[in-house]
Amino acid sequence: MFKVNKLTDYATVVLIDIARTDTVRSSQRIAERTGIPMPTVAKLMKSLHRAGLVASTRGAGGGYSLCRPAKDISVADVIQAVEGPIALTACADTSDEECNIQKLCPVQGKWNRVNTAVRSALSEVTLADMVDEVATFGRKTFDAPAVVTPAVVTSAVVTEVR
Amino acid sequence: MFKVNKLTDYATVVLIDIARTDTVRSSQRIAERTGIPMPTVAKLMKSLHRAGLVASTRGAGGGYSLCRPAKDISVADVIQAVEGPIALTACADTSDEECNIQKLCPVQGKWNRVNTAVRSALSEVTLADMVDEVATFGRKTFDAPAVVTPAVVTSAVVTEVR
DNA sequence: AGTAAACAGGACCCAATTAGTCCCGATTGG
DNA sequence: CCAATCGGGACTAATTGGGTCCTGTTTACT
Repeated sequence: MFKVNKLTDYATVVLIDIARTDTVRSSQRIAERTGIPMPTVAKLMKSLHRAGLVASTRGAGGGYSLCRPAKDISVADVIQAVEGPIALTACADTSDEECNIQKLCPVQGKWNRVNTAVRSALSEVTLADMVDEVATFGRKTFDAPAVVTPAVVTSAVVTEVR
Repeated sequence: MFKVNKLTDYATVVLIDIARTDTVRSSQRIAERTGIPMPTVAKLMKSLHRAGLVASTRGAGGGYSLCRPAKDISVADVIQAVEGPIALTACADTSDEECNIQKLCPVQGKWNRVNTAVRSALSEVTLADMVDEVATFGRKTFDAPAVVTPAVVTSAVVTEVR
């Protein structure tokens, strides 16, 4: 199966949730809202922060917020933040790995075209697009916070009820 | 790192090699030509056969050959043959996995757009394109068969010397 | 027929990657 | 000062993927 990390999936969930109500919120809060385990959220947010997608405020009352408007954050950005450079094979141009037989590898360079195509495809969809879809998806309200076990969560944002 | 399997990389190498001289060849022979370990080649070819990318002939003198012209085999085909359906997240439409919270997952369906974009990007490059590039790459000849350890091979086709 | 070459399918193991947890130090607001 | 919160990184557990092997079937050739 050709797929993104589970963490990347989580990342979109978190970011979309933040984008919907643009306020500062703590990892703790994010964990509660999304159902993703708190330590995992913390780890995730560090990656997103290092990649410059979210801004962080330390200390009591601190937390995270989007660094740029949602329309300026693409799926490619998110993937790169969590998984590193998008390079379909080890010997592609943006890869930091090194192909040991580069001099004699006839396929070398050919994947770059594919990489570029994929990268641009992933750059075309932004968080804003996803937020839009979410907004029109038909919001649901729950009596109790919908608690889902981590293993089960794939892309869940628990709609705010408080 | 967002990347394809090593097996998928191998697959392109093998298929490109077959495409270059369109004749039937055994797993054994393919292994020799590419430097990929024989058992791995065997496994790989089974996948490619099951996916309908190569035709197989059993018995002595048997082997594999392309099922369709190289220009009709895309990178997407190869990836799908080796890794299964291209579905970036578990809950995407072509996925056989099931998203347990589909009813309340607001992101659901949104990745499909991304999936489609990626899929079409991957469909645009065919084996024929890659073969062309290989042909003009500047063929090299070696005195001895270039033996590369499996761990090192990323995308190698050993140019025929016999 | 008999034998050897080759594919088909699947079980299995080991290594590599990824997911997830935890700890400790730094920062900041009350 | 204390509590809340981020930052970095070490560590463990779980999952996946790469690779091997075995057993059966098909086919060519003698």
